[in-house]
Amino acid sequence: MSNSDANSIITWPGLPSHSPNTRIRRDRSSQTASADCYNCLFKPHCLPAEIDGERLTRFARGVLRSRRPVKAGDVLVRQGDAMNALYTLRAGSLKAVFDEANGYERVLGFRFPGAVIGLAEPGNAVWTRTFIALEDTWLCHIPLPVIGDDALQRQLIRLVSERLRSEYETHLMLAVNDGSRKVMTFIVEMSARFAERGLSAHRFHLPMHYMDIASYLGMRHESVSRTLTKLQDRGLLHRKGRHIVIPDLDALRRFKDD
Amino acid sequence: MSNSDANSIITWPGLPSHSPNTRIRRDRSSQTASADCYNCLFKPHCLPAEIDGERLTRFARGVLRSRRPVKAGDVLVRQGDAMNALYTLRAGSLKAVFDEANGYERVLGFRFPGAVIGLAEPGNAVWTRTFIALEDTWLCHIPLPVIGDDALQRQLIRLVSERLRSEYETHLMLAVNDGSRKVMTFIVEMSARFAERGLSAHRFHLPMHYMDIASYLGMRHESVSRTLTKLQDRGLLHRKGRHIVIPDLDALRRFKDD
DNA sequence: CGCTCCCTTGACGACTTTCAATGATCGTGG
DNA sequence: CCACGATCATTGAAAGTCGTCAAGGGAGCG
Repeated sequence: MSNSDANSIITWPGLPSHSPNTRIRRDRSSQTASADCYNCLFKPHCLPAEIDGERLTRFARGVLRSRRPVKAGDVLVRQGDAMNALYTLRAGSLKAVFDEANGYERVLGFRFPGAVIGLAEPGNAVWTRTFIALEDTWLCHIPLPVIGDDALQRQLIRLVSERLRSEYETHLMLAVNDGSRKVMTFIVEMSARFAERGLSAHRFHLPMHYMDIASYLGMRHESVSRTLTKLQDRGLLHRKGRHIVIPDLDALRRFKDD
Repeated sequence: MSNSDANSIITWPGLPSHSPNTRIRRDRSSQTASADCYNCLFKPHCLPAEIDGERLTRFARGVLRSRRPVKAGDVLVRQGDAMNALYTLRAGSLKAVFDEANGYERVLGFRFPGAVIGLAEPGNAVWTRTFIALEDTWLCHIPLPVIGDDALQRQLIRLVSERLRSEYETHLMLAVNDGSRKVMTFIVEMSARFAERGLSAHRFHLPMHYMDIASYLGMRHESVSRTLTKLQDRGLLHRKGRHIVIPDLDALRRFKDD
């Protein structure tokens, strides 16, 4: 199932946004790839910031060895797989899910360009969650030996701590236990993530299904839909399916924390 | 308000459990303290595992400089305070809370002996949460400069990642959105934490108030109470206030995941 | 063009919250 | 050591919310 979208907005600025049905091109000149990847790694949330000279070269070589393309709906890594690399997300988006014993999956988070995939795993030989592409997605591959670098260690601590803080934010959201507040928080959060990446905070397309949002928020997809309808009735947003338009972001924020 | 309990079970094995109304004694011989603290640091979840020789000495000196005693109900660090140390919890217990703008607090987690306090903060100059003692509590103090050590960096990554994984577990629990399941998961989790520390998994005293549990789980304290009553009626546990007895832990686990 | 998957909406039932009042426990001060 | 007060825990009844089940509509893919 490839449901990549014409208006796909989850694309790293500076990279061409891929049109519908466009498959990932494996061969770009390594020169360009190098520049792009280097660039990507210095964006917020990206890996090395205090790296220099020979270290950088070594790091970049490792990273560039393979950029994995993943099609919409495909699995990047599966829970339980042996872990031997981290990834940085260059373009596209992923969901992190926990595969439960009963066969259902529970969505634990969403990742956008610039995110590092695998931050919960250090010290673990095995992936603890499954990562699935929400749309056609490009990643950089960071072999674990490269991570041994001391300068990277420092960077890694910062990244993992940052992720941990954002998980506490998620806890705050989930513990509110009020459907409309959870949904509003989610929408505001998505808006912020898009804005961080140079996209519109007021007008975007959610790359994930309502079922995924519902799973993430601990609700049913019907409730998510109903809640969004209610918000639309109050004029706080407009929507058509996963296309969201927020006329007044501050109003939405105020209403959320009312 | 000092509500330390005669049957206080949240005490590091090998340390004398303090009797009711016992205040923390500041002066134990530093020799003993050294041995204890050294010991503490090598327990699971504790800081350095790959440290040796001169490094250890330097580290231990830093850690031992001040062991902060905190009385039940007192604040260890407040959200927004400048951060210049981590702590390891030696005896007692803490709650991590987020102070909301409206004056309410939301409980984000509980910490028991062996835990490192401040894992979400690296890269942040400021504490992002408030830590409050649930009972009279002893801590080791780890100045940030000590953390600069490369061997410790590695250890720190492992610890933060571990905490991150446990936060994902929390997400799974919260997203279930079924009161009794949340409470059961919480009880089983507490049981496991006590067992890890050499205490009974079947019979324990919860150090936190029902209001704290409710805040943590995103429920009302009345609902927590009612749910526990229901579990008691089904014979899955006995309780009197915060004293919990679990006759058949496996039965409780099975029922939780039914 | 038809299928499948996803989103939307309705109605009913179960559960949680809310509001309120009582009972228990702990800490304090006499 | 006892008694009092404050905080915390328990229980009841009513109201609101969300989950469940069901059916219809829409968009994309083969």
